[in-house]
Amino acid sequence: MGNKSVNLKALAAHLGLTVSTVSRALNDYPDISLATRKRVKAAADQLGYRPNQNARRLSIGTPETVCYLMPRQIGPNAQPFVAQLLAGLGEALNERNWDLLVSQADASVGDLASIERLVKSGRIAGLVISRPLKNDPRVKLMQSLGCPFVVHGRTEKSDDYAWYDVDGEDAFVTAVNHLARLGHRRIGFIGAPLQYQFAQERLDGYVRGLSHNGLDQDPALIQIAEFTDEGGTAAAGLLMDLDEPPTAIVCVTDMMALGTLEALHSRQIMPGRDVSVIGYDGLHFGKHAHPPLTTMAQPQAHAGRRLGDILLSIIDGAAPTKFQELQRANLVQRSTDGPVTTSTSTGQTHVSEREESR
Amino acid sequence: MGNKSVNLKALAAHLGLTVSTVSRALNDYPDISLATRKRVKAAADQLGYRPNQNARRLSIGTPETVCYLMPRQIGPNAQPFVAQLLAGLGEALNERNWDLLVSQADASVGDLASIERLVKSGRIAGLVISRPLKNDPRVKLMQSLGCPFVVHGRTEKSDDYAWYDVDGEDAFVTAVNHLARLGHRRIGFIGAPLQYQFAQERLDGYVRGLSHNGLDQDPALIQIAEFTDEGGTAAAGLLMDLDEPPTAIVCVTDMMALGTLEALHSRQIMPGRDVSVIGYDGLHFGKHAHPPLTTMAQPQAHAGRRLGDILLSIIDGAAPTKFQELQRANLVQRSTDGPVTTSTSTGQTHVSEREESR
DNA sequence: CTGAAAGCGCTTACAG
DNA sequence: CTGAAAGCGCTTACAG
Repeated sequence: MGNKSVNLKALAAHLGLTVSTVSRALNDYPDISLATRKRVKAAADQLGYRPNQNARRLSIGTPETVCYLMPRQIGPNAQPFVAQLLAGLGEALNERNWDLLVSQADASVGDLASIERLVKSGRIAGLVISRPLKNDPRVKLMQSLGCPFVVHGRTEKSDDYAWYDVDGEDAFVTAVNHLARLGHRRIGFIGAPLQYQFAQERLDGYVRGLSHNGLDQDPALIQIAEFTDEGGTAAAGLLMDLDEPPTAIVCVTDMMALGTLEALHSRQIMPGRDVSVIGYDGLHFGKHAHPPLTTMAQPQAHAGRRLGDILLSIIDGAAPTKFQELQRANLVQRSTDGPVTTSTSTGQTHVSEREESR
Repeated sequence: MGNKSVNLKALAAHLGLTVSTVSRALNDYPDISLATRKRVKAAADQLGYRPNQNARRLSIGTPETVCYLMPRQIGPNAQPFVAQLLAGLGEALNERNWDLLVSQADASVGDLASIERLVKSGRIAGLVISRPLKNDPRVKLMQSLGCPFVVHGRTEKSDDYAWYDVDGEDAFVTAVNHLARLGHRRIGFIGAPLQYQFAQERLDGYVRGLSHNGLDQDPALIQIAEFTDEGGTAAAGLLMDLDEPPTAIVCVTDMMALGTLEALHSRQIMPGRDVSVIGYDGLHFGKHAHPPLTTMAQPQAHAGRRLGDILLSIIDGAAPTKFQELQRANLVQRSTDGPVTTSTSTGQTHVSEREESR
């Protein structure tokens, strides 16, 4: 049945009414008699009428659509959050029957041009930006375009727009504190390129954590790499090849931490016993690492939902600066953190009790 | 600058032309003089004019939008593919300047009603359905609606629509063959609920693999559970608690396989030495499992791109049945497969050479 | 309580 | 080569 789906005109004709009346009946205008309202709705249901949204939105003057800007892909399966985030966003939007558009910068056009086109073409009422740079031109662009947006994360100067973020600096202070309490004094840092604000924040936290614990900061202990497992492996390799390698390593993401575990294993170093490793993200997969990865877990379950609600509020007219929400990450101790060992035995290792369990 | 973005009328006025002429100039109608075409485009660029897409699409009669139906969320980070898939889809759509909508069934409305509303409201020109059931009502619905769609996966009877899938049956024959060659004769199967077609296919492959290798089929060796790591752990527990436990286990997903590794570890059984485990998916994370997970890897990198291209072709008028593409998964040997061991020593285990490397 | 009309911002035959 | 007009399918003041 290739029904060219019924439109208002057809429905009105069917009812012997005018489109104007039918439209108002469907939209529950009180000036339409209850009787006809019912009759119209029944007929609409029966004929399977659905208002054409393009037409409706053109008429009411809002696209009723919000866009999520995909972070650039870095390696395979590098975006474990995206699905969950979209689910949360969609949940918020579903409540109003709004649509969720997903966009990635068209390679041939560029990030900014893509965004500008998107908003100028009237397709979206708001935008979610993720993984911002320290100084992210997308933020300024959106501001100059006067289009509502919310950032998942923050930029360096984050006082004049809406964002939802996890306190990475605090998290790394916590991680370093934890390691210091375990006796570690040489703690390495594996970071991501510092144009990303999250990378800078976490580095700041690391540095603050060191000084808070009276530990010297050794530039050699700071390694920056791409935030993939391979990046982590490479960085950890450099760290462990130092004359005085660290006894503990904090990593800016769980993926990098997994890569770090690789580097340690290939050197016959047992993570959590010989060298401690703490990641960041709280990826579910970390449970299955070898050994299970200790990590600073961010409360990601509700990020999408919250971002959606914030964005809708701003679209409704709320001041963006009302929405600057900082969550805390918390230490999830699995098995890659442990007390510092005095003997630097990097020889043949045995499986410890601990490692076997969980 | 809160420019109420310029529209055609404004642009036309600015140029001293009529909207009709300006529109045709922008769309490169040959009957407009090259000179004015240039002049119009220059002005459009300068004023930052972008045609309102809602209006344009209403006029040209197509939403120029395609929708990806999110699979229902199963546990945290359970959808590692989604991001990559969306990226591929977006790439295909970007080439035509089409939009990608993401939709999840509105809980309060239901899957089918959500879809029906979506297509009847003229918002989408095509749909991507993923993870279909054996007998998936969404397929029939889309057919009766006469709306182009492509399925990522297949249903039981898959001859009359377009799909892109990986041959799960073949993959499990391969996995069983591999294990049989290693000497295993009691091979367990950890599957997902059989209303999912992928679950049935992989079970079929397992059964075929057994008979192909002259192995008896023991119902006790088949365990069905939710396809999460916890599901895998539970199922593997049941398997290993059998009087005659299997010496090898194939799992319908990598997540279940990771859960299986947990179950083995908690019983002091070393995967790959005492009991072999083969997963399915080829998740990147499997490399970091303990030990690294052997798996049937599906070539997922281009799925999204391919699905997008197929869907666009169908929208362009191609016959859906022209697009029924079956890919092969291939065995990625990491460290959880190994020859069957005679001694069923489930006591204290040592780290084998193998397990330490990679 | 219902209808006739204008408008949202485009595109596209149809004239001239 | 350009303009005037109708139409895409809705919504919403404005009459009556």
